[in-house]
Amino acid sequence: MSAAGVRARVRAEMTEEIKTVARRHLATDGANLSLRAVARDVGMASSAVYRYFASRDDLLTALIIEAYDAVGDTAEAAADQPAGGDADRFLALAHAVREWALADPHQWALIYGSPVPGYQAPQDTIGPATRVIFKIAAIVEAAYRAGQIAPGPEPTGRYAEELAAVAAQFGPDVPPRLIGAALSAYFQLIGAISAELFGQLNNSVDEDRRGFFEFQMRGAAAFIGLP
Amino acid sequence: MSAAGVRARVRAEMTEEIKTVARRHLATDGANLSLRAVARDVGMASSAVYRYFASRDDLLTALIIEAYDAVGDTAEAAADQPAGGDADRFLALAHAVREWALADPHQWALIYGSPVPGYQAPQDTIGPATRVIFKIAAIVEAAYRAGQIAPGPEPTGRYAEELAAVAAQFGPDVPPRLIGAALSAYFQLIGAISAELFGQLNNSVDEDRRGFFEFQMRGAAAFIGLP
DNA sequence: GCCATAACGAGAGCACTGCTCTTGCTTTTC
DNA sequence: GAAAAGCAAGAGCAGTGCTCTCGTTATGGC
Repeated sequence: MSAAGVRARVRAEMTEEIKTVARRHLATDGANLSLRAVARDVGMASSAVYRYFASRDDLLTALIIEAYDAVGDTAEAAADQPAGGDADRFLALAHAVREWALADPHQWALIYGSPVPGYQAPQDTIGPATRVIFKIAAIVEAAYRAGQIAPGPEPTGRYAEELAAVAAQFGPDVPPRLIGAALSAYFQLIGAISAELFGQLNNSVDEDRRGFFEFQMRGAAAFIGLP
Repeated sequence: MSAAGVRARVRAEMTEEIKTVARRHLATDGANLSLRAVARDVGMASSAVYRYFASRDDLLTALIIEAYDAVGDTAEAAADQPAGGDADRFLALAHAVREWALADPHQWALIYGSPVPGYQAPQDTIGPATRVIFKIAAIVEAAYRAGQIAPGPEPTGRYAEELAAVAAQFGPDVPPRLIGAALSAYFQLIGAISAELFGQLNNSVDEDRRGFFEFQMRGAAAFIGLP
């Protein structure tokens, strides 16, 4: 009918509805959601879903990309908020990511937990996956350019060269040490949240987990040298 | 027949064989191993396995406990090796744990990855689960008793009180700050290994991951204040 | 406007899963 | 030696991912 085509529009809507229902199932069943159950909720035969997603893994991949983008949005928005210093920007980012994870633990587990067995992340995911670390690196780089970070000893060894290659993406003279520190802070962020979500904190810090998280993230910021 | 009973001995052997085969399947299929496939490999009907493990989750729980004990053994052995300083003991522990994880990623994912959906960790697991962090805390405490750790500002807030309660388990006057730092270092250890294993390091540090891991763990040791 | 083509939804079916129940058999216990 | 308890096997149930076939419906070239 129309230029866009009725079928194309219906297809897009259908795809979106399947993903929405799947996301709802993800929140209750985790990564082992049932494609058949999703199909039942959508109101179509399970075989019809395969017109939209080639396999259950393909459906999960779509959800993974959306999750990466959601956490990326969250992180970038929080970091762009006006804040006192660069350390505060990092802390705001960290708290925002943590709260996003607490609001939907299964979605967090989907992207930062153990990979689904037999699942191989396709190329499409690597772009959105890097948004949080890139934002952290951007904060660090900005602080460095502003002369806020004191110089320190540069690492040596082969990994330092690899860090230098990554650092080159940010500019001609970014010290590899800072990229290493940013990467380390990123992993501390993920590790701290995962530890809390996956129950590693039980029976030690149960009440003020937010406070302990901030304690850890302040350590990470100090490691980078953020003011 | 014998005092122990033939049946009891056969039962113990059978239980062990099922676990051994299951561990082998774990290495290839991950946490979604099939109880039926395990039964086939052992050479018995799937229903017979239920005489030994009440459910598939029960089997996994047994494997989880063994995995916690294995990594606990590894960590303790490495830390008890004679070393230059306390930082070296921590680094030895960290490298040993990392190598254990690299040797059997699925076993690592089983205990430090996202929890299997619907699976609730029973009480039996919390004992073995704490061995690594307790060993780290012991290293920190020993260094503190020996006067090797410089005093620093103590944290405030509710989480500090919770840390103090944990610190009391180690002695009357262990600063909560050190317990917090030890806990943070433990999560950095887990986070760094998980990040490497779950593919977060791809396309940034690919060659000298051991070197970058050491860089991170030196940061953690410095955060504690280990000499 | 017609019509071949492609997309689509539904149903049946395959091989698999965790788990239960029943049915015989063997070991232990009294 | 008999009763009781432990054990292995098979059938069966409800569920899974995925494939194939078969009518139906929208699309694009003529």
